[in-house]
Amino acid sequence: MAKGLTPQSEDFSAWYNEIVQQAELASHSPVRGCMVIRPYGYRIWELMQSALDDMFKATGHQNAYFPLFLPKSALDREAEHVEGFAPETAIVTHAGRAKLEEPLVVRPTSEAIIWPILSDWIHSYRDLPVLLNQWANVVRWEMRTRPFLRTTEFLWQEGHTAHATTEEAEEETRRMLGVYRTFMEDWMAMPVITGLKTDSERFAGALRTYACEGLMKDNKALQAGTSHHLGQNFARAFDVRYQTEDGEHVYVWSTSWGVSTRLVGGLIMTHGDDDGLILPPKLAPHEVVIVPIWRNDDQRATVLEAGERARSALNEAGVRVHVDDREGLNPGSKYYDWERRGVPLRLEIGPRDVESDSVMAVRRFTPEGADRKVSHPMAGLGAWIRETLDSVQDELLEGARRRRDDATVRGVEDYAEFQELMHGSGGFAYTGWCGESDCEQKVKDDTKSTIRVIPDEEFQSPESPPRCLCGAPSIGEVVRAKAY
RNA sequence: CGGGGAGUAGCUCAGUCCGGCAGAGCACUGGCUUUGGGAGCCAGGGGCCGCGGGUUCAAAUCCCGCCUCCCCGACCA
Repeated sequence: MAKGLTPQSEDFSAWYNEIVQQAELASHSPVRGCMVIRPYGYRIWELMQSALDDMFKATGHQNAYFPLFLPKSALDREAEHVEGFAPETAIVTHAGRAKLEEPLVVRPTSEAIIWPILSDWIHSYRDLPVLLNQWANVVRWEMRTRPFLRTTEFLWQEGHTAHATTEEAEEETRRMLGVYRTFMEDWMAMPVITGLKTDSERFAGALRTYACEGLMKDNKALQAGTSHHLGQNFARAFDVRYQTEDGEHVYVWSTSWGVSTRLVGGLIMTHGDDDGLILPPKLAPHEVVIVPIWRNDDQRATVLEAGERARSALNEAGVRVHVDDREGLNPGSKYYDWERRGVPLRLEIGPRDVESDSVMAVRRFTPEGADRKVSHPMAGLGAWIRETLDSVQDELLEGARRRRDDATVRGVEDYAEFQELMHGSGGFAYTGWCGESDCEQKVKDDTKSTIRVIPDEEFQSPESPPRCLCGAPSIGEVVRAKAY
């Protein structure tokens, strides 16, 4: 068991890599850019999946599964789509020793397999809307990879929907963006800015792309989820038409939206500190770990018995709890161990606690002014712990929001000031924009920062700068940052 | 895909320059003693030295090719 982590302030990337390894979230595989998601990391993903899946069901979606392989000709159907994805696709050319008649593309996303099939399912306005989701793996052969944040193969969900009108499709696109935002805030305790992507950052084949952008602890932005209004682009490419009440044949309007295992990386970099991972209770494999403390066999028996009572009280209160009764490790080692793994709350139960029929509760994350360590009677433990975990969940979001806001500068107009900001502390900078992609590109070349989003109304500043960084009149406010 | 660094036990690394028995700390197994913030002693187990080829009596060490990881750029969720 290794001891210290590299401090975030010294080398954030090293800190990130070490935490992934030491908290046993993932490890490398023999194939470039691919990772093994270890049980502890996978459990976090499962908790994410379960919350999201419930939300998708609650908004009327059904799960389905479409194949891993796309005929290459299908990917080629939508011009912009193929242009965007061709450079990063893996292609299967052989089956055993025999060369395939037509190469197969391993899906980088599933539009090209879903739409040909939906064109058979959709005939009438009565068939609409179609609201589908699938949980799947996809492959994108990226140049540079990092565990969770960008891997060659990753796990995600992709929603695919078909609608009769552009208004309905737009509404769906926005609805799912809102679902993502709710999930990120209420489950991950990760505040995000939502908004529209510029054309240069738009999904290949989409009319419009919306995104949720979080700000990590190193002040770089993370695109955490995207929702696309695909217009009729895929309907045209794959001839997906329905008959209206008037008997006309018209193309459907479609959407797609997705989040991936990248979220786990976002979770790590939103809350983690120099002692390790910090998990919000709602996504923690163990919300509570009980560490029994004893000096002799008599104490061992009574302490473990008390631990068992605490465990079953918490179970009944719906808390995910684990008793660390490993022999031969002293309590201090166990504390460090679970702190590194981000467990929100630790209960220490020793002879003194048994004596007073109480437990010692220690928080992993303590906001200013709160007590890190508190003794609580065994009576009423379940309800108190549930309450404490709920407030930890809220405090994490609050803390992350304050950090994000502290790293946000609004009303930046002066280009020199902006460059200084991006080369220095980083963070979100709200500026004007002239709307020109040449200007967007120049700022990117100069500063490595990009326009993250054209923010939704509630994230906009009271007053938007009248001028773009280039000096030209601004057509609206944008949020810029360096990004993952 | 370019530039730089690295790959030796599960982890962190020494050994490589100058070829000659495969090493340390932590982790792991067994025993005893410990246990309220990273325990101690004793005894053990664990290696295709990234992979393949070459040079040599002899290769972790020298040469060639490839793979993987990390950092920096161009591409992206």
